[in-house]
Parts: sequence; C-alpha cells; structure tokens
Amino acid sequence: MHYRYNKSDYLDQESLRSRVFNHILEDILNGKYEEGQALVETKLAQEIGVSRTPVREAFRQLELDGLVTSIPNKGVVVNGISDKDIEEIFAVRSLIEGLAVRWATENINEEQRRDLEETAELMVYYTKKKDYQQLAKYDARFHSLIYDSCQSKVLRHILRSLMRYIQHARLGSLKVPKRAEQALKEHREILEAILAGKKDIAEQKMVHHVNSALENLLKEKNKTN
Amino acid sequence: MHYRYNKSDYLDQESLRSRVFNHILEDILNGKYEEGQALVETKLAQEIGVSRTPVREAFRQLELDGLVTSIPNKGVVVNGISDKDIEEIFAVRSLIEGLAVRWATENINEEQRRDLEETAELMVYYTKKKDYQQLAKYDARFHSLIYDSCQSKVLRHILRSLMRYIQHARLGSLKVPKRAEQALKEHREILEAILAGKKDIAEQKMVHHVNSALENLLKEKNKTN
DNA sequence: GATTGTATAATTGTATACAATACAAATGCA
DNA sequence: TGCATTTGTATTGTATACAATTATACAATC
Repeated sequence: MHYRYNKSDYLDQESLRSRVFNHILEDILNGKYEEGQALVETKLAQEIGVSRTPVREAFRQLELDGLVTSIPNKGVVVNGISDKDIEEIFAVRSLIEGLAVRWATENINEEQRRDLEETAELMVYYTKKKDYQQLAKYDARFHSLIYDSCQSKVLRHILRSLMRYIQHARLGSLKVPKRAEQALKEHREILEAILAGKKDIAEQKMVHHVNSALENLLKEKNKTN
Repeated sequence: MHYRYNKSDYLDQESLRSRVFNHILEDILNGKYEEGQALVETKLAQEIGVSRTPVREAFRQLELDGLVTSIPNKGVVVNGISDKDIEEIFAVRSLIEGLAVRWATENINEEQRRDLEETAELMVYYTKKKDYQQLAKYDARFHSLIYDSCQSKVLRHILRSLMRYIQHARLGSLKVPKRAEQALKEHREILEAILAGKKDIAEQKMVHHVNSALENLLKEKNKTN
C-alpha cells in the first residue's frame, strides 16, 4: 500500500545495467567514440543518469564481448571494429550459420516452419513495396527463426554475439534494390531446402547467401568512400 | 612512505574481479554446482572473502558467456554443460579452428613457425615419456599458437570463449596412450601443411583432428559410465 | 632545457549502505 | 477451513563512501 506504480515501471523491465550496456554498445557501433578512446565511468554514469555501479557491470560485459579492453587501474578503452573485423565476422558467420541451417533442417517443427514461410512471404511483400525499414526487420527475423529452429543453445549464443557486432553494418545492406531482390531469391532457396529436408543444400545456400551479403556490403562501402 | 609492499602485490596483478570470475568458472566446470542451482551473491562473496561488488561483476561476465542465466531481481542460476553442448561446441570448434589454421598458413611468421615446430617436438618427447600432464600443456600451446598465428582478433576471441567451456573435457582426452599417439600424428600433418603453405590440407586435417578428439572423448565417456 | 621529485587531482577498485523486489510465513476474517 | 492480506526475511539492484592507483601540474635540481 505504500507503493505507487506507473506503467513504465512494468514496461521497461530491463535493468539499468542492460540499458547502460545497450547505450554504450550503440554509441560504439555508431562510431561515437574513436578507437582507443578511454571511457570514464563517472562521465558515462552522469550522461546516462545512473550511478557508477551499472556502468561498471556493463563495462565487464562489453569487455568479455571484445568491444572494449579493460586495463587494470586505468580504465577501459574502445576497441573499434575495422573492415577486416567485419570481413572476418562474416567468414565465421557463414560457417556457423551454415551449420545452424543444417541443424535447423533436421530439427525444425511445424510451428517454426509456418513462421518461416510467413516471414518469407512478408519479405516478398515489403521488397515489392520497397519498404526497406520493414524488410530489414523481417530479414533479421528470418535468420533469427533459423537460429531458434536449430535447437542449439551453443549456436544461438555464438550467433547472438556475432550479430551484435555487425547489426549496424547489415542495416544498410538491403537498401540497394538489386541486392534486396537477390537476397529474396536466396532466402527462397534456403527455405525450400529446409522444407524439403535437404540439409546439404540448405547449408550450401546459406554459406553462399552470407558471402553475397558481405560482397554487397564491401561494394557499397567502396562506392561511398 | 605509508605504504608497505610485498612481492605478491605485484605478482598477482589480477583484480579481485577476475579472481572471482575464475573461481566460479572452475567450480562450474568441475561440477561443484548442480544445473539450475542458484548462486547467491553474499554467500559467494563470503566464501571467496570479498564484497558483493566483484562477485556481481564476475556474474555479469559469466552471464554473457552463457555459463549462468540471470533472472532480474531473483539472481543467477548455473547453466551446466550437457553432452549435447560439448558435441556442438566441438562441431563449431572444428569449423572455426579449420578457418584459423587456414589463415595461419597464410599469415604465420618465422618466429611462430619455430615456436610451433618446437612445441611439436616437445609433444613427441612427452608422449614417449607418457607424461600426460606436460603433454596436455603443450597440446594446448600448439593450438594456441595457431590461434595467434592466424592474426585474427575475431577468431582468437571466439576460440578463447569456446575453450573456456571445454577445457576440463579436453584435459582427460589425451590420457589414453593410443589417442595421444594418434593426436601426435595429426599434429605433425597439420604442422607440415602449414609449413608447406598448403592451407586447404591444413584446414582439412584440423577439422579431422578436432573431430577425432571428440570421438575419443565420447568413447572414453561411455566407457566410464 | 630536460629531468626528477612531490603534491594534488582524477579515476578506478572495493566495500558498504540503502531501496526495491520476491517469496514465504503469519495473520485476520468470512 | 479457505483465502486474501500483511508482515517478515532473504536477496538483488542501485547508489555512495572510502581506499588504492594513476595521471597531472609544477617546482627543484642538474
């Protein structure tokens, strides 16, 4: 009875820690910080409006994820993500996601099949509409559904970590109409292989799909430079 | 002048946080905790002899690494590692380490070549002596040198995380004389491929090597059960 | 002028205090 | 009894206080 609740207390269930984590993550990925820049606990705490404790906890997570480096008694510095890193992540991702779709083909259930088909249809729709915002959303969903369908805690975990790094890079990738249409075809092929239970084909198509995405990304990058 | 130093202050540079992290990690890997067991901050803090703060920071790292799950306002529970997890990790590891040795073949320098050859020779020596303690050490070193030689921050990072999970599983693996000798041969082949610059062979041999290690592990496990 | 020493400030590391939450036991009441 | 309410306790979440460490500024020395 001494408590007063308001809706936001329930809606944003996330702790300060994860809010801080995401905040700093965003800033790093959006290039707000230079590579090697020192992050000062008190300043960040003030900026976000919390105490040092959640900031420190977020630091520890970012550290384990390789986004910052912690130097004892000195502080943490931002690691930055080079083009080489992106290429390496895609190389790893193609292997892991290939494995994921292979296992998904073996383990997917009825509900996940439907979800995957529905998502694929929505992607056709938004590609036609050229709504790249929504398209990106369902593209992420398509891949995410495959991670879930493979029923592997290990793969899900690794892929989640990899995706954190490249989420911003992927966003722009589909904005090229030609790439969006190509991706659509690749998704279709992957989906068909999954539904037909052809795991070798599914894996092979996925590896190819991820590699094309990287190629497209690099091409776009060179254009804008 | 008000300070009193002793050697250990310098030697163990590691913070309480990382001490706590390793402490809990060990306990999880050694099976001290049941799967799903709740870890209580104050109890652990008391047990290790520190305050809650470093314990919490260690929790956050273990959480990101997937070793514990954090439930808001309730606490963290141990995730445990199933046989299925181990198999999946080895499947991933064979792919990633295959990629690592491929890149290592392309990027290795003279010093790393010598280190790798020396390590291989020491492994021959300790296999003959049946000193499995030392053998395990140099086996780890052999793989670790390859991670370094591939010059990829991304791969090093992923492999470090994977190895954390299976370090205890690997330890027993080489204790079977037959496996130790087989591993020796496989290492030799990998090394030769690296030195000859044959990256396809190196990758293929590494994938095979990691898969054999898993097979051996599973065989041993079934025997003891 | 460059270097060293020293005081001071800024920052991190750790411990503790307090608030919020979850859950269980106790209580009250029909 | 059955059930809602409250009270109590353990635990986590957050903030803050204090200690240890490192960086900075500046004077002293050569």
